[in-house]
Amino acid sequence: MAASNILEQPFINITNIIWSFDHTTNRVNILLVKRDNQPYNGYWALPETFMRFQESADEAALRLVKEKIGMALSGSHTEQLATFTNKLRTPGDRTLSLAYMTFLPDKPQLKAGYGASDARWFSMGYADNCYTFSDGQQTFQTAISSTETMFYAKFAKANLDPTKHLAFDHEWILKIACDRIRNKLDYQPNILLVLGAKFTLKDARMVYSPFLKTPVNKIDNSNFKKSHNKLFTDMGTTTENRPGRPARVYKLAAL
Amino acid sequence: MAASNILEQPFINITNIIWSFDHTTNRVNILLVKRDNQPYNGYWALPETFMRFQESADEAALRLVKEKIGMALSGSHTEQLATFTNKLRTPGDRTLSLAYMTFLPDKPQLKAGYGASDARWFSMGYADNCYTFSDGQQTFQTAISSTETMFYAKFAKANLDPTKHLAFDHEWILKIACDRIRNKLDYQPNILLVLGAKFTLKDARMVYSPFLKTPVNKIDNSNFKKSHNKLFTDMGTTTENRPGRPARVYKLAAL
DNA sequence: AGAATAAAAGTTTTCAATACTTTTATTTTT
DNA sequence: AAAAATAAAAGTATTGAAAACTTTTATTCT
Repeated sequence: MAASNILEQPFINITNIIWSFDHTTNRVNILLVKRDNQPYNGYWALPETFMRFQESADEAALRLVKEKIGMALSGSHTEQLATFTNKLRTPGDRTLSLAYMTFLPDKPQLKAGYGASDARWFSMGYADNCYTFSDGQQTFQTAISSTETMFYAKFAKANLDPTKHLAFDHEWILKIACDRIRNKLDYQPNILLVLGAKFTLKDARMVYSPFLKTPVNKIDNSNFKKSHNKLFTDMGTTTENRPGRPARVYKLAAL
Repeated sequence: MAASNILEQPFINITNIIWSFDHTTNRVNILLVKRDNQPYNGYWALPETFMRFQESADEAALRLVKEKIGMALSGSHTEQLATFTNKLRTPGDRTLSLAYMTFLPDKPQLKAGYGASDARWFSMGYADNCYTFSDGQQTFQTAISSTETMFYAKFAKANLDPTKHLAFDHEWILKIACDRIRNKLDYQPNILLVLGAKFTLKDARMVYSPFLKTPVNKIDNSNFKKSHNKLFTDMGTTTENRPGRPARVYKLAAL
């Protein structure tokens, strides 16, 4: 732990994928920021920050959320995704990214940015090979390569168009994030925290839909209920003032 | 990315959980080293190293293997586990651990240590609450706390006995590792790489046994075969010179 | 040759996932 | 106010995989 080791170490930053849900469009969203410094100046990217000595990585991830959204956020949940260390991931100095995911309830308004010229919510969709994220003007997508080696080999050679591609290896990070969420849908669907404290089965199916690459009405409500009754707790209330039979209201069961 | 940021960053090290299999005892093993520097001097620990600027984290993890085992290792496989960043995890300076797992075929002989006074294989067992690792003299176990917060709260207060506890938060890291392996047993059992290129169903069940906390003969061979026939490929050969009906030989199916 | 051993192979039972149908509770329209 | 439309709950039937258990086969040991 001698001081001479310090300079030999790579830089560390925290990347946070911030998820939310728009109740008017019924769409899952992520937050992207437009970079206004080098490298990848002018590119859209996942929010990032350098880690400070006194804070834990989780705290740094939450700091990113506060900078973009402002105010204390009750009901949000942050979890680790993975650490990205590939040598090809940054053009200059080596930088590791500790990636986190935060699930925000509902879809908070965004504040004026810090270190970014713009910040917007991008709503999630899906294609055959990947997931898509669009703000109405531009659409970005997750990496298509299936292995890390394949992704970085292509990535290192490419000269990316900033209107079509995210900065750094963020398309890869986003792919890993979506895959992780999809894998946990059956046993620990933390992504549902974007719905807030309570939700209906329809709400939950709206969130599942893009991850499963299936339209909501193809996800059978009855079967969905049966296969999730250990994970969801019936709150005893129902929705009101909506066409059709009132829907029961659920919350995530405590682990 | 100014130089002033460097000193504000925590230290990074690589921790590697190195798994192997002893074909004479039919037991899964991990490598532990006895530390001979501060902090935790004299404690048994998972192999660790500082990360060098030029290498990727995976390469650093492999360097640890080479230092302990020597020689090039064909058929070994390294994968990322998680990054440990809790503020309470190191007593002095903040140090992050990027944890990896390496699955070595069979059980290589150990070389004289680098930066450790001893290095030994510890064979895996299980108890009600945890997994155990013993070299015949001492037995260590994985953390019993079920959440990170609970673990570090206890850990920060405790004054650990070096004959009963591992250095740092390594009991927690080891718990996360065992849980991860158990969860992947049904769809990506990379842990079977400790058996080498080919194995029988009995071999595979011997590896599964401690993770499932079930004696081998309670894991039904017939059912085991059926539920793994997509994951295993029959190599067409059988074992020889052993009592009983010859066993078919399998390999891991390519993902 | 016969016993012991160990694994493959087969059979039955159970349970959960999936597909599909009916009923119920509300709003909207006439 | 009755009828239609809507949307969700609730129920039923089918399928398939996991688990429990039994039988058969191939080898070594005595």
